Amino acid sequence: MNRTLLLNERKKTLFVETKLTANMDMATMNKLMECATFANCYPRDVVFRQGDPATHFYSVLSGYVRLFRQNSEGREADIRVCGPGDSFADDLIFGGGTYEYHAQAADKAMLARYDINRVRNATSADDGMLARAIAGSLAGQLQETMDCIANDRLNTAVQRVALYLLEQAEGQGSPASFRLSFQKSLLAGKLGLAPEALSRAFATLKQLGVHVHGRIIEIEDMDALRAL
Amino acid sequence: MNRTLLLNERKKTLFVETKLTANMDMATMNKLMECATFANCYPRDVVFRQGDPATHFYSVLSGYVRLFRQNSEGREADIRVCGPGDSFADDLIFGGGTYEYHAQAADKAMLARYDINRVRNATSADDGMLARAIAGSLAGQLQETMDCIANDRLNTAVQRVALYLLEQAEGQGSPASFRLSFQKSLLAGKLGLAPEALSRAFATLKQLGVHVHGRIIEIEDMDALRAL
DNA sequence: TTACCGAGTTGATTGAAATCAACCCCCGGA
DNA sequence: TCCGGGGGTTGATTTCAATCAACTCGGTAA
Repeated sequence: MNRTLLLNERKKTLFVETKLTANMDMATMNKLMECATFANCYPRDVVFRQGDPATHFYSVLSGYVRLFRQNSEGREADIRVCGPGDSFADDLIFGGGTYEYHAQAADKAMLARYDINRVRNATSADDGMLARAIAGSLAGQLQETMDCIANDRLNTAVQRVALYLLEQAEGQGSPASFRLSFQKSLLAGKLGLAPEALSRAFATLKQLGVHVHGRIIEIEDMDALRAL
Repeated sequence: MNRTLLLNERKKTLFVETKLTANMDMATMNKLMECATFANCYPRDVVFRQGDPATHFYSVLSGYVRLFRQNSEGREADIRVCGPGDSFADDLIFGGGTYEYHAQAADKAMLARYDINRVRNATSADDGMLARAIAGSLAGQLQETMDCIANDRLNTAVQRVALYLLEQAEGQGSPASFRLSFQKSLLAGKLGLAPEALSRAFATLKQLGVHVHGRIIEIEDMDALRAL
């Protein structure tokens, strides 16, 4: 993992487009930027490990990061996949302590890396804008995470996959087509499935007019998926 | 659901002991209290319905509230069980919109009921303490919710039940004993299980020295549970 | 006392997804 | 050209928990 302070235009743009900074004024954004460095990750790079003392939180500028927990026998379960604009470990800005999960780059990724202590201090000194931005980000993550629980508990594998495809094809009419933004094995983890189960779900969906060629997905009839 | 503005000593004490208000100074707490009314609920009372426009969020002062989502066929999945000190729907203070799940009293319960708009305005006017308190509360909920996903995906029914019992017996040596704080059917939902599955998990744990009499639990050997 | 009701348990069966294992396909390097 | 490996698929089997149905138990109202 290669760190740098250099702040070029591309980085600045991506930084501004982050969910955390989306509704921030310039002054607040500058305060936050002063707590940040940047990191480039290569696929499978470890960002931090479950149990490490929590020193930084992150925003994804490009690429994908996988958050997962490991049990005592080494089995892994994905908790979240973070893409461009997402932040993670920001739930530790207040509580602190240690990371409760592993974070691993799932692709070539660029990250903004914030010093937790400095951000916490900045938040105390600030007029509230920074704290509101953090609260807003956490609220969004909480909603997504609760959705995930409900989805896991309420829907079968095929239904979860169909729902994911519908979300990805958001705004397109039938027929729709798009490219998966990451590997199928990662998607399986995100949906709480073994890779084989994802593969079988795609096989089932083929009968409903979903065609998969590598990462390219074609959906003949969106309503057929919605009906699941 | 019976609402009142009357603020007696007991209510005030419970209000102060809420996770949301735990680290607040008096001035901030008063600001927040001005946005609050109180509600008494009887078992099965509906606090709000999935899809309703979001006007209030809540803190549980006493009793329990069940948050759950319903799919189109009417099947239900519990997302969270909130007990004394917990708050819910506070993820809507910023985003707003509509409630994404049902909230139902699972017991006789007393709730503090906050006007979302007024709290949001108070948060903007404030020096940041209020926003930090909200962010802290959301961070805690996010951690719990991520724990729940990892737990669901990583552990079997018996393991989840054992883990819950260990958490409840926190701090006790072997043998430990305590009373479940709510009905078994609600516990089953919280753990993502059908009531029958919880019952069977208890039957399995009996062999490891867990004795269940109604809501009373006795654990002969805590380490035997930890070893699962 | 009896009848009943809700909560929980137990048994039988089904169903969904994990696991284990073999295989395929594509690509890149020697 | 061949070899090797990563990612993905397919098949066979097992495991876990949901579902459906019957039954128990304890409390309460008639």
